Amino acid sequence: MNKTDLTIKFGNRMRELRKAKGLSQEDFADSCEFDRTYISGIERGTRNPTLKALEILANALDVSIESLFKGL
Amino acid sequence: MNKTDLTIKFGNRMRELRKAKGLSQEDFADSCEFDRTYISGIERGTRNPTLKALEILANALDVSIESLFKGL
DNA sequence: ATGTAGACTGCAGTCGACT
DNA sequence: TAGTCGACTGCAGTCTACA
Repeated sequence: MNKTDLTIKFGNRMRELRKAKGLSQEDFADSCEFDRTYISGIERGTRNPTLKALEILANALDVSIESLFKGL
Repeated sequence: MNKTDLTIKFGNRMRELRKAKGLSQEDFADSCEFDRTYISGIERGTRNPTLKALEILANALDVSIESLFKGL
């Protein structure tokens, strides 16, 4: 828990980008080598990923870290 | 420890931005309400800050999170 | 396919002290 | 002023299981 404005916006952005790639949370989690429940938590804004995690997520989404934050 | 390419580049970027504001690590740490030794670790690439921490750091540097990652 | 809960290990972030 | 160390608490990230 302990959502913030940022974690929620970031989660929404992640979800958009994942769906744009046509992936389920499970498939996306596999491609990141993250746990599925962790991806779920990030998208719902209940998790607070680290810099290294952001890098992995951005890579799996084929975007730069910078563009992960565009419009946030 | 356990530096990565990203944590080092990010640390260098942070240091540039801090110096551009003419702040010591200590003054900057105070303005973020982070510990001075933590800022030191981030700048040297030995720390792995979270999304919420990045937001606080970006705010204290008067830049967007997005621009924190420009050119990384 | 997704959300959530509970339990676990390692590390994020704090603090005091010394160089 | 900045780096580093050691010790601490809380949470990042994993995993199993159920709705």
